[in-house]
Amino acid sequence: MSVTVDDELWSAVGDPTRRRMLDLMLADGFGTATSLSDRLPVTRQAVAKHLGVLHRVGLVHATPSGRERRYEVDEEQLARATAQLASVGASWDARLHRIKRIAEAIQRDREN
Amino acid sequence: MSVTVDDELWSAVGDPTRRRMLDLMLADGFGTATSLSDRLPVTRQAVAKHLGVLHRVGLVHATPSGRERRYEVDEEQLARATAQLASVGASWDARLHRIKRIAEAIQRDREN
DNA sequence: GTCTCGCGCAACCGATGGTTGCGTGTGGCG
DNA sequence: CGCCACACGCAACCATCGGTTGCGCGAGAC
Repeated sequence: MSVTVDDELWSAVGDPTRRRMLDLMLADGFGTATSLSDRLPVTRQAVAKHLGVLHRVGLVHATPSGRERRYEVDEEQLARATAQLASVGASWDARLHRIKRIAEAIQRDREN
Repeated sequence: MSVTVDDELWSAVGDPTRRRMLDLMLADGFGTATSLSDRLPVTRQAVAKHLGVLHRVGLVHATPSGRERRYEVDEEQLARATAQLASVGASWDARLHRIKRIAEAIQRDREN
């Protein structure tokens, strides 16, 4: 119970745009504000703000390279985030054993 | 990739207060706006709004009982939510195999 | 029959995700 | 060498959202 989740980390990962940014950075290895905004339906400035919060919670770290700032995912911190996701899911599973089977069925279902 | 996550469901579960409300309702079987607000650091109206969004995405359903409205968790819908959490975590894990080991270590670590 | 409890509606406030607009420095290149 | 363009940061502004206070109302308890 009480789940003891780091709300900051969770809410950082909670935003759909930030999740897609993390996806892109993981796929490409790194990302800049403009490169990410090219592949997202938001402006560079919006991406820059998101990079700011991701950086503040430590999910990414930046390295200036020439006139651009390259951001890449901090693997360990992301691992902590995924651990928290799993933890919350597990806590709910524990409460309702029935859920577990349904969740697994859905999981298997949407496995691509 | 592209994760195809239902952003509405995710963001419904993304709010810390709503997560605690789900916890409480799971623990007690049901909850009303006032009963939940008694055990949370927010007002009844805030809780009522949250119950509204949870109801809108189908995570809870309400049954009027006398002068109070009892809300209880829709197990199947919550199972879908947890499945999505697991799905996103899995997608990130898949990208960085290194993460998996670290995540498991943390998971084991905070197992209570 | 009245009083109280639980609820819904409305106005308001601060934070946040998003936008546009502008100024600036660095790098490529004629 | 000098200039242009690109990537960035800063600032103002807007809508939405989580939260609050304040109100009125209807159903239950006494």
